[in-house]
Amino acid sequence: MQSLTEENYLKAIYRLSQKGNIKITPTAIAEEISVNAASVIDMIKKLSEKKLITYDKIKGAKLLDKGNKAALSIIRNHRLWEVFLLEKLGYSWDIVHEIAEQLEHIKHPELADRLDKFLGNPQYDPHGDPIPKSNGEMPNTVKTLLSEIEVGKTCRVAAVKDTSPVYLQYLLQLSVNIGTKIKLLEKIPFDGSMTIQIGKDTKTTVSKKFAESLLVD
Amino acid sequence: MQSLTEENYLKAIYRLSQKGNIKITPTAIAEEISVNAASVIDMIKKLSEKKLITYDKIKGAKLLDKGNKAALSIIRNHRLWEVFLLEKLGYSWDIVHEIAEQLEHIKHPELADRLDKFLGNPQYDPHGDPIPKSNGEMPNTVKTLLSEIEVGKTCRVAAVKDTSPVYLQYLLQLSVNIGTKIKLLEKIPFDGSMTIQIGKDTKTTVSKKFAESLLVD
DNA sequence: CCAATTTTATTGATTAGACAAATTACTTAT
DNA sequence: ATAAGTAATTTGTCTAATCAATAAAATTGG
Repeated sequence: MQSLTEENYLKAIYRLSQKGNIKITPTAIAEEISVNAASVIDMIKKLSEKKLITYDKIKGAKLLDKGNKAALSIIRNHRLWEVFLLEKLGYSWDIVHEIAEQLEHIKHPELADRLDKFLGNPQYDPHGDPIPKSNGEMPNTVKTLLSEIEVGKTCRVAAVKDTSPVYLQYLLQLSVNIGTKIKLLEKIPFDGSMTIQIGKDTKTTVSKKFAESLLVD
Repeated sequence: MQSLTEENYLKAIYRLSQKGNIKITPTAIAEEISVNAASVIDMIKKLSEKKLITYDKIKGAKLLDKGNKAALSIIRNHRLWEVFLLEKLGYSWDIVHEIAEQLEHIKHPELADRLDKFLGNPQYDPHGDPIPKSNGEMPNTVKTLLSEIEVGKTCRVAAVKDTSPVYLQYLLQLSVNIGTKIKLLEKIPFDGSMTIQIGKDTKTTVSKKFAESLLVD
């Protein structure tokens, strides 16, 4: 069993490796969870002793099987609770994350599975991220950045890459949700901004930065 | 804002005063939460400084307004989550308590109210205890011990006084739930045991101890 | 009312987690 | 290849929460 703090470190390492980081350094972890680098070194030692991760200066930190399972289980909890908060309690998707940060650490053998069943075995969380299965399997899907879509094509919003409150608020304002259809009308070569059609009628122009933060399929 | 540990001390003081303890001593608290008396003295100092409680050797510990509100809020959370776990996730009532012990500390301004609404504003938790309102009001009801009921009368199970897993398991076995109708058929003067009718057909004999652990109305 | 016991309170040590400052080890650009 | 800069460690300190051992105070039984 891990402490809440240990769990957060494992999650951070998992997230960094998901982001494509080839080498996971103490400073990267420190930045990820807003903590002093010295604390990270301490925790790396502890997690290594517990055989949850390996660490060496050259290869960085890597989750071992036990650590990986723990991280996946926390992420499963997190995403299931997010679905619960959004669908059952009516929270908006820019808020669910912070509450799920707390709920994800609640421990009981059957809890995640019962919650999963209660929610109707959802595949994705409100941000479009896949929910790991109880065996640790991760449903992975091919997603493209909105910025990569060809002019004239229509796509479906699958996930958000940037989950910062400001971005989510902006999406909310534009009525863009997971599942919303978007048609790319025009792409301006000068700055990469584009005119899109959201749903049936709304037309807007969005920046390159916007388009690079939205995953579609 | 209080730490998880502080919250547990406040809750313990609240519970002890509910149990009818006139003077709440450090040792009583220590026993309640299975902790060393020295730790309690330290925490009492801390909570006093924070104006959450008062303490003096003669009068013992008392919750101040702020501390009382905090305790009630935690108990509200606890009982709402218990309802959720039982009704929505299908947990049995001898298990909900331990999970709710963790969930009760989740903090977010609207969470309790949203949960309350989602559950249909329940008045009582699965053990029959009243759920405090968001303003701190506590719906109190007149309840009698099953052992006080007159022979021939029918009553309704309102709450359990003893919430130990063994007792709850026993109740489960007898199909006794909150709301179950019980008719007192016979009372044996010798040892206080009694024959009761549970629901429509089941007849059983239960001990005095059993009857003194069940609240009815 | 005094001795024995129980409570209360103090003190010192411990553990988990964190940070700041100093040191050592790498990189990188010149 | 060396100086300058960045990253990794070490060391010492801090806070929250705990316990064991002890001392002081209060209760209780005879």
